[in-house]
Amino acid sequence: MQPIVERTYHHGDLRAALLVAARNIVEEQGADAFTLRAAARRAGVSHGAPAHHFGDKTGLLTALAAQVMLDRVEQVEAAQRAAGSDPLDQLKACGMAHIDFLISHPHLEGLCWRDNLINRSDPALQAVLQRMTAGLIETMSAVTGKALVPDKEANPSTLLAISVVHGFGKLVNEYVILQNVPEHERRTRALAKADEMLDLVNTAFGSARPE
Amino acid sequence: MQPIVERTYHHGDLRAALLVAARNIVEEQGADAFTLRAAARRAGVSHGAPAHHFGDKTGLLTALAAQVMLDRVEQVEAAQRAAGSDPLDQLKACGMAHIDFLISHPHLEGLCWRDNLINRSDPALQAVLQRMTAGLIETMSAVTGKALVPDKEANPSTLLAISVVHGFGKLVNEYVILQNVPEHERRTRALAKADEMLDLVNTAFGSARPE
DNA sequence: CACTTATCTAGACAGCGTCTAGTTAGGAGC
DNA sequence: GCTCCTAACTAGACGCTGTCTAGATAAGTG
Repeated sequence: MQPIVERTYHHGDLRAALLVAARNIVEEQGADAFTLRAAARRAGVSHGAPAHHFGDKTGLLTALAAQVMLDRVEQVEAAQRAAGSDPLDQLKACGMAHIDFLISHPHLEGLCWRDNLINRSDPALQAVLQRMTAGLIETMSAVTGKALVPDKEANPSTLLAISVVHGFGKLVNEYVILQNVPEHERRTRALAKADEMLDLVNTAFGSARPE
Repeated sequence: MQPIVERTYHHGDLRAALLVAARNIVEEQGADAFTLRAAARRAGVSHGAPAHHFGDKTGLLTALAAQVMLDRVEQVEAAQRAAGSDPLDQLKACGMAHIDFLISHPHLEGLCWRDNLINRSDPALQAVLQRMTAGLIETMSAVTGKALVPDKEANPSTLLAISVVHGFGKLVNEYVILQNVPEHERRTRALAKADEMLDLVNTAFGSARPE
């Protein structure tokens, strides 16, 4: 954990270094195990240094959460582009991409909903969330054949879609399901289960489809 | 927060008093805000007293989590008994009861899946979880018309059912949905949304039903 | 070169969980 | 009623935490 290169009094890019340190700590040990002082130690600076760049612990973790959510939305959008033109195929591709991200980064994902650790009303975070919501509404509009509006209350189909994805991710990450599966097999097994499950969900959407 | 009655050196029922204190703190301020010392203060004892009854912080919160899960499973079972004989009706009643409990006690529910705060392998906790699983398997067997086995890997229908319920509860409790609804209306609005959503899920199960 | 300003250090503080030594009192055996 | 054992509880200490300060350092600007 010692800094590799000799450090001058001024670090040079401490902000980025602290974000990397924080990401590693959270990824390895979970959001609860994260401490500002440990992050500072990893970056090779004193325990008070992070305050200048992030204000406080919440500030640093909020910046990390925004990074994570951006990674997530980009992966999901890429998966959707790679899917065919059929709305149900696209919806499933999105769902699988979300689930893959969630179970591949359990601790980072967990951080993003912890009101005690991050500032959910942070502009950068809000922007990413809105981008994710907009994409979902667009996809669901194609699936249901209705022009859904983001502002209006979510319709049952949309709620079902996000509940299934969010819930399945949590169940895997909280070890409610697949507890006894060896760690190196868990992702594959979980994705296989998710695949079956999302097909079942699509039957509910498909039967209600316009055409 | 001062003890109401004069206290003798020996409390008399400190174990129960600490569990009540812990429940109140977690319910009001969330699991992260809980401290052993605050619980001890509420019970009117010194900060070291809880150790004698629960060992450490994890021990106390684990005992609380077991209480909470027991409350939950009893409420769900009662709702299922009150439902009719139709398997799909029973399944929906279970789902609604779970969701009602989750959104009515957001912080207590959150505690039950926090590996850093509780000991998930605690026997009392395991027993309640197994009771919940057994009930679910039984209900789903009636719905799908197949004799499902608890030990075997969960089938898509069961995974869908628990993912939807678990996920919807988290989305409400994490304020991902219904953010702007006044607090006193949230439960009613959430239950209305859940009702629609579970009907949609039941169409997926219903179309795959044997008869 | 002088001066401003961003960056970082180091020490302090209260609160935390846990440990340990010591104090109190309830209850069993006589 | 007395003794003794032991469960229950107190009080102080330790290292850790996040945050707050005052001060040291160096980079940049005119």
